[in-house]
Amino acid sequence: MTGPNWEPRRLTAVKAELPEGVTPPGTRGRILHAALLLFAERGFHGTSIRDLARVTEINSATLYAHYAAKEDILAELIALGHVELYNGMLTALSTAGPSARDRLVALVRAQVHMHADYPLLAVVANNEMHALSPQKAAPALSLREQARQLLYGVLRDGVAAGEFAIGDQVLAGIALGSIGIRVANWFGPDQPYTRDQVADTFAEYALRIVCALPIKESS
Amino acid sequence: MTGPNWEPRRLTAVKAELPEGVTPPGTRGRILHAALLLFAERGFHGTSIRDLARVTEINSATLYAHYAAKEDILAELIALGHVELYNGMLTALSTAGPSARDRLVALVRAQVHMHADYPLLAVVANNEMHALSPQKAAPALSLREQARQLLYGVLRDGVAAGEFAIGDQVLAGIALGSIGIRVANWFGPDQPYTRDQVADTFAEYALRIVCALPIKESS
Amino acid sequence: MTGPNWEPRRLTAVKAELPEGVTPPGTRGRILHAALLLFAERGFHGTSIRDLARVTEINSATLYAHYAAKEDILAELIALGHVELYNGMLTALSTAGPSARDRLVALVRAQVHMHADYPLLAVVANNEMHALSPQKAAPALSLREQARQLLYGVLRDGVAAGEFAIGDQVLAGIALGSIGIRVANWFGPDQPYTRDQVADTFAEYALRIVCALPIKESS
Amino acid sequence: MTGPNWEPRRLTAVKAELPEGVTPPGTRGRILHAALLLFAERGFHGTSIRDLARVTEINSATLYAHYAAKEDILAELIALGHVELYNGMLTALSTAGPSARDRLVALVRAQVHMHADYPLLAVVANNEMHALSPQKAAPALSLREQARQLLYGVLRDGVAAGEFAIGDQVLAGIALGSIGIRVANWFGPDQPYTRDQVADTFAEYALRIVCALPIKESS
DNA sequence: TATGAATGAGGCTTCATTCAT
DNA sequence: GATGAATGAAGCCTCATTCAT
Repeated sequence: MTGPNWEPRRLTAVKAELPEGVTPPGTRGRILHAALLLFAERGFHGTSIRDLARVTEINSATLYAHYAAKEDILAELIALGHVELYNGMLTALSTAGPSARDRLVALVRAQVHMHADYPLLAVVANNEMHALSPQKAAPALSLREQARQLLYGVLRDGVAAGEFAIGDQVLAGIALGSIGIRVANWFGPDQPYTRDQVADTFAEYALRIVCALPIKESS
Repeated sequence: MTGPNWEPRRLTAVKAELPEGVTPPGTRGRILHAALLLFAERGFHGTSIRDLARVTEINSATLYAHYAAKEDILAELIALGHVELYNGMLTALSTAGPSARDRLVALVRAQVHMHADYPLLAVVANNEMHALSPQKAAPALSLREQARQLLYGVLRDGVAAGEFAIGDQVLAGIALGSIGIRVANWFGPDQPYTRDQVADTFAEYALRIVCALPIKESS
Repeated sequence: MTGPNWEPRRLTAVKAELPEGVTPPGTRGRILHAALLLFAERGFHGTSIRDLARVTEINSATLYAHYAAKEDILAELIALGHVELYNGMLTALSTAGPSARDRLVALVRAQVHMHADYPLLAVVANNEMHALSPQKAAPALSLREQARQLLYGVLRDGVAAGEFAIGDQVLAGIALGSIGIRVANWFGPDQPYTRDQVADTFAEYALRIVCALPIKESS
Repeated sequence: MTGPNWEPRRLTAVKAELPEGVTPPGTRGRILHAALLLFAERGFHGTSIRDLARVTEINSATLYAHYAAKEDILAELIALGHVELYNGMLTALSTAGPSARDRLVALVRAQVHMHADYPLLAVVANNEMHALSPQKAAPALSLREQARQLLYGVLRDGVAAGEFAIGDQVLAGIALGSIGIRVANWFGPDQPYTRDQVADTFAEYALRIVCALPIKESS
């Protein structure tokens, strides 16, 4: 895996690869950053410890002064990604209006924002989970489930309150999640949209999917 | 990569892994089948030539009597997947009514069917492209682009004919594609839906996204 | 060993690679011919059974209908080369004058001719002997020793007859042999000499080395 | 290539295999030493990386901490051999008398000495060049050409000065070189000659070949 | 004769990891 | 912290050879 990779999974040119405040200081942070780039581009098994060391500009043995194993770097990234998404959703809900409609919009926008702001992190978190042992994957899987419950809670409330008209809440939730999760695979600075334009548009689609009546000032 | 994989990417229990009529006869077909299972579960770089040989129940050297390189097995799978999707979309269009609405429904249903019927193939085709050299990836990328054009052609026609009301056709197309592509990641025999129920529901969502007026008896 | 070899040991463009009448008929002969080219260029261990098959334009398994093992092809070539040299020397002696001087000239010329006419064969016979098992090498080694004795016999006679003035017959024999054996490494159609010009010149050198008085009509 | 080799190319029992001062320290030097022995005996393609590791008494992976590829070990040996020969010739010339005769003797003696002192190195440098890529072979080929020019310069001068009487300088140079280069193939501690006896004798032959008048007390 | 498929052994090289310095 | 050297295992692939057809 020394050579260049062929078809980039993700545009490497994204401004901020990791959320603010979560990057470890010093060498450990640079390792994590290199792993983010490489795991997103080539996958965990397509990236060697020496690839990581080369990008980080350290000796490969030095990696082990910061991480016990290659797997632990991936685990940290995947945890980071899931935390970021879940926290973003929580924050969005906390400032959203009380209606199911407002909360749904907040959740969709939060998901879009996370995937548009940290696409590499999202790609790694979504595609490389299978390379983690069950123990190392557990925290992320738990957050993933909690995030899912946030969405389904809103759907349930919206249906109960008569705000939404959907036959199958499970399929609706899947469709909504699918739209958001794929943002990481296509959005980038080369696109003629801002993150908010995408978020607004996809929130609108979400409302249509759940048949929320476009009362007045929908985005 | 001898041990079991941790977090399954895909439920292995799917009935028909490869489309009818495309599996090569004999050992070559068995190799392709093993590769489909393993690449879907562990990824290309997470699957060794010996893993493939073990599952195929042949000597690893025998692989090279049928494929020139490990990469070629992946290339064949990815080509197969893209052909299947594109042909499915073409067939669907050929039997659909002339309205943009009917054609959109046909395309969405075709995409759902392909991803529901051959989830392993879809996962490999979507997630492992980066492991192919540009040359080997080219045919599939070409088909992918052609399939995209089918969808955008329908969207364009629908907007022009006043059947659809969407502000941004590109974002609409992405959203529609996202819903369909993710089917491969969650649908399976363990789900309480038939493929047609999913196809119908997602076609309905598609119509809502493009604001097609629910004229009469839409699904 | 599929790729091209780098620095050709020998110009491949030599007219007749194998002595007349010794090439086996049919496929066996074509295999032998291919082995001659490839063993000379890349060495025995640098040439694979499939390289041989490719050049011969047969399936590699077909080789075993003609030779029991790769080593046997080499053994045949090496035997051929040694027979050719030894026979050439015998024939030369049989038509040479009775003097040691004449016989020395005949031997040197014969050695030059063989190495100039069949350089590939000579290179293989000289450089690849180490790849043969002792049993398979024995016939050639025996001929080599007999050829050596022909030369040393002439040297001995010349010294005894007062025709030659050399301190150490062994070193003189080695020097004479060295000049001849290296012909295979440099002579070719690209050289501005005929085989006879080289033979004449080197025969002259030989006479000088053994201090044969240039009586009258030396070349 | 695990078993013993059949017909030894070279007697392994030579005292000093590599010139003083050029062996790298530590493991790298031991690898180089092992490669010298094995490449001389079995050839580059007849020696496996595991053979090298076994003789060096290291793990085969450790080789790659010291050399990037098997080919690089050969390249270093071949470079070393050509440097040694060329330097020996330069040194010999620098201490030789000004006459062409003295300089020719110096060159021949230097060539004999190098091939007698480091026969393994000479065998590798002469016989295994074909296994190097053009790039890796270039430095040695350049030195080889420079060494050739040293000899032809002396021949030219000797002819111009009337010291030598040779019809064709090219053939004379080839003959002289042939005698020296073959020393590596037969000289060894089992021979009843010292290196200087061989050098003196072959220098004498050289003078005869170029028809240098044996003025006074030539060796 | 000829071949496609098969195989056990081994080719060169890289893997993730450890350890003495 | 950092590193060069070391290692056992494994990476992909080719080896010479066999065999049923």
